[in-house]
Amino acid sequence: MSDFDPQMLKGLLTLLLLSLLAERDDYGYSLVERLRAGGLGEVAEGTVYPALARVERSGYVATYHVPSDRGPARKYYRLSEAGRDELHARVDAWHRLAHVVEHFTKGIEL
Amino acid sequence: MSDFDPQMLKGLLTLLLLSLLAERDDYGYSLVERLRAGGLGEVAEGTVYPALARVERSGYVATYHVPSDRGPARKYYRLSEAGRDELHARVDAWHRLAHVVEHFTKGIEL
DNA sequence: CTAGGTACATGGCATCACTATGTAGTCGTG
DNA sequence: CACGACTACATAGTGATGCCATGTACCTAG
Repeated sequence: MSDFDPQMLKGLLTLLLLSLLAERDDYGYSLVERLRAGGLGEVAEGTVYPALARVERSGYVATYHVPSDRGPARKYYRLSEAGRDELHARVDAWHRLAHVVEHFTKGIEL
Repeated sequence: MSDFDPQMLKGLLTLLLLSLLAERDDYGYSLVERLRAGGLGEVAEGTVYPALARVERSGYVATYHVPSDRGPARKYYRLSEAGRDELHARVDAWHRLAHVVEHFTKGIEL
């Protein structure tokens, strides 16, 4: 249903992943499903896995493996202190950006 | 002051430019100043001019030149019908996206 | 004549989402 | 047992777009 301009999503995916991980530890495949259920269109796995690799390289998450009885082992991600800081910074940046966009777009629908 | 993650801006610049042009016809250099005054950080001219070239190629604007007594001739942009439609579509997409992000970020404890 | 503001434009770079593809474990059904 | 479907992770190549640096040119002030 709701399918967005891919360019509008840039940078936001990291914010959304960190938000989901702030709620609870989770693994990639499950995060994809949560993103889709949350109203983000057809998020591809090929988008999410590299994004998770980036946040891991940045030190925003730690990882651990848990075997599954429904398939291969799951790679869980846990938000680190640095990740929590980054999340708050990005939420703040998002709100500031949203206000700016609101400022520019208010009053156009006359 | 407010400097944003360049990635978060992706795709939004077109929306902001169309919004400004919905208010009134304007030229590139002036649009850069209006964006800066509106709270968007240090937007580079090298970002805005290619963006304007894109919206022109897409048929969202028509252009005309007006001589200036303070410098070279100004290239004015006027929103077309297609541009107005595109603007409304992008504003709508933005609101839907903002709603989704809000959904994912609400409930983040401090 | 030089400096600085005005005004437009381009080229190379980096980031990041998308598509397509590959690997592999588990389960239900024929 | 073979097969397809679902689960689960990962990478390579491509494209869109914002950023920086740079170039051109006009005008006014000192």
